[in-house]
Amino acid sequence: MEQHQRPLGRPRSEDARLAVLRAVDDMLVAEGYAAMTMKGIAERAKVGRQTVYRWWSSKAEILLEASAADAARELTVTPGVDAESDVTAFLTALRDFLTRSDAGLAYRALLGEAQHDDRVAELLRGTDVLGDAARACIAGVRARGALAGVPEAGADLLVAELVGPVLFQTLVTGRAAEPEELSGMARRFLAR
Amino acid sequence: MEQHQRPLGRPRSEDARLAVLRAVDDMLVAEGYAAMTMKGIAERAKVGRQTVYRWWSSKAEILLEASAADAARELTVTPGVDAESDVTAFLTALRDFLTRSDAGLAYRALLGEAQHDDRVAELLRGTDVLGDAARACIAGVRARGALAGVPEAGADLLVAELVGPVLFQTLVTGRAAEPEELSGMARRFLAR
Amino acid sequence: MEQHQRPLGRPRSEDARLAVLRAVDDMLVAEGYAAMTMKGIAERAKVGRQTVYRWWSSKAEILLEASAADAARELTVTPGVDAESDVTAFLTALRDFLTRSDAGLAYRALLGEAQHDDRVAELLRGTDVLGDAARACIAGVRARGALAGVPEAGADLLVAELVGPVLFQTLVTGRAAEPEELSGMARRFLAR
Amino acid sequence: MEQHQRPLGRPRSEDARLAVLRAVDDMLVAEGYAAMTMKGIAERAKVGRQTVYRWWSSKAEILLEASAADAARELTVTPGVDAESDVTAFLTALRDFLTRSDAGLAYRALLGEAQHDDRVAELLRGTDVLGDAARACIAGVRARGALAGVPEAGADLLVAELVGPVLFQTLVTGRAAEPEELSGMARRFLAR
DNA sequence: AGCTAACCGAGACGGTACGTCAAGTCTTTTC
DNA sequence: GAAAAGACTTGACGTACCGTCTCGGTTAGCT
Repeated sequence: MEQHQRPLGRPRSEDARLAVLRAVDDMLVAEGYAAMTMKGIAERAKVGRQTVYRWWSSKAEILLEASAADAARELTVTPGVDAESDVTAFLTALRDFLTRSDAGLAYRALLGEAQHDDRVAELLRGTDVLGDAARACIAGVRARGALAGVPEAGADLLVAELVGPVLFQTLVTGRAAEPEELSGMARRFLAR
Repeated sequence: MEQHQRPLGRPRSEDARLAVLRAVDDMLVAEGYAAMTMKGIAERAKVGRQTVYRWWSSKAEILLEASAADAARELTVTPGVDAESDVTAFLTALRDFLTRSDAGLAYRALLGEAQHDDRVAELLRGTDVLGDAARACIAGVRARGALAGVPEAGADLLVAELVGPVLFQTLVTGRAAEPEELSGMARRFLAR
Repeated sequence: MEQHQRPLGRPRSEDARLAVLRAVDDMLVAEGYAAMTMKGIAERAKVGRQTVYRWWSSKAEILLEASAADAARELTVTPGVDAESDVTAFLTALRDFLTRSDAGLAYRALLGEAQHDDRVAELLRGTDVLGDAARACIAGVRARGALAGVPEAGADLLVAELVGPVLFQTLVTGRAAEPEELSGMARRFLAR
Repeated sequence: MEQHQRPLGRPRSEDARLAVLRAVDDMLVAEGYAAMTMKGIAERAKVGRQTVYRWWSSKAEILLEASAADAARELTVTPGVDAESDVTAFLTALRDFLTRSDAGLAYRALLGEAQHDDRVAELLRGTDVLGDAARACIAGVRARGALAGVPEAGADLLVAELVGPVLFQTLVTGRAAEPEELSGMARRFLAR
């Protein structure tokens, strides 16, 4: 007996989907988030307007889908010689992500939008890119024996103290941290 | 001979100015930043649309003028018994500002807008509410003898490490920090 | 050698055809001509959209097929006692058709559409419901000896003078003629 | 005490109004009623879309305003030698209006639309171009002593019998009446 | 007292994006 | 190969806000 794997009707066009994601990526870099419009995305992707609305309900949703994978990849660091170098590597990746990467630009735009649109805030909460990456980093250094005296319970607090300073520098002062600042943060983070 | 202190013509109406600022304050709380429009502000303030555009070039500018004073006031803490309690008090004020205050809601909206609008970013950089308040707090505890071994040069880094964690919690996780978390942050901040 | 009387493949579904015609009839009465759409017809008939397009090229065409038979039947009058009563009966049937009948509603919609769509005008000219019925009526009274002095040549003019007044009342003033008005028209028509 | 003759705010632009009316006139002849859209009108008139919607709620409304004056003028006939020539002149004007004039094209489009849009029907009823002109013609011949035996009460019926035949020829058969047909109609109309 | 300048409110102006809807076509599976 | 399902492109719909302009009218300092 055969299984009905496919639903009835014409299947969703992968071409259209990719064209939209690519268009959003391009437009964000080329024109900025504010200048991006649903209409413009559809036109740039050479896709019907309805097709965009059928699959995504806002430009934030498209942008998240377009950048989430890149973001996660860019924030994954391969273990190095010791815990401190691992944390420093993570903070460096975080700085680069937030200040230089296209995916990071998208993330900042989304985080910004989340501050005055609850739907975007909720959307962003569902895919906690920064938190997940930070937790992975912390788990890594714990596996090396670092942070031995720190209870598992306050994980969220740890994440905040690890990520917060670099985030502040990016969002508020717009300045990229220097390498020695990052290694200092890493050292103090592990010395708690 | 008398000086022309006043420009020619009808002077600016203080009534109109206050009506606009009040309208913006009200609307931010009542309807949110995204739903606020220049047209709506003018109508709510019972003021001509041109009058708004004459004095402010964007809703961000109005919002900044409407909330900057409140923000600075809410982030000023009176010295307590020791350095740690001062820092804890500052962090508590910061948390309340960001999560509970109307002025803080305005600040978050502006910080959000700054992520995808360079003009707002520049505007916000001109009045570094959070940084100024943090620097004042740090100067206070330095006057008490704390942070003795830390050079003045890295002031920006100090500010980032002081403010960053609470900022991360607010912007990214949307969670208000617990008192014990705040005192822990203060203790570790002074222990560097 | 075998004869293929039937074309290859799945035969046209009579069910689908009737479902569409019925749907159009229902929708015209329920929602009006303007609110009727090809999409809506297909959905109401529970028929694929392409199936509708395969067999009819416009909603006017469907409507004509759905109402032509009814229209012709409603405008056929059985002979009565004399010529004048026949003409009066025809005018009464015409009035009822135009102002009360569903088929008449369809005819008015089509006639309206024909005023700003040449394709519909042509379509309608191919099936001159009103003219045919009027000609039949005139032939009937001629068989009775009436209109003896009127040449056959001006048949179109006769039709216009017979049908025109009631048509004007319906289309322009939207008022249904009174019985005494109709018999007056019939009397004057035969008195020429 | 001063009178406020003008309403507050910027006054309506007569240029914009005329540009829209002219655009509608042009488009009707050039492209036909069905192809006319609110968007197209605004673009052709080089006027904002909102400006069109601010003053008219449908293309029917614009078209009526654009053609009503022309229509009334074209249907006004100057008295001639006798009643019959007056009626013939009116019927000739009516035929020309319905089959040749731009204003008549507009009227036919509106009358058509009225058959499947009640709002247009009501609109058209408010300005009964054909009826008014016919009543004027009838009043004229009455002043000459014609139609002496016909009571004033059935004025609507008279109008229907006068206008109906030509209307039928135009709307249904799409044929323009011959001069001898028109004079025949006039003769029979007065012979009642 | 009159003049000039810049303000005030109201609201129309040309634009443009919004999100929805229908048109007509195309692609896939099912009958 | 027709039928049904449903995604596709196109483009009009009516609404809202954008920033500008054009009114009548007001409020000051300066002749």
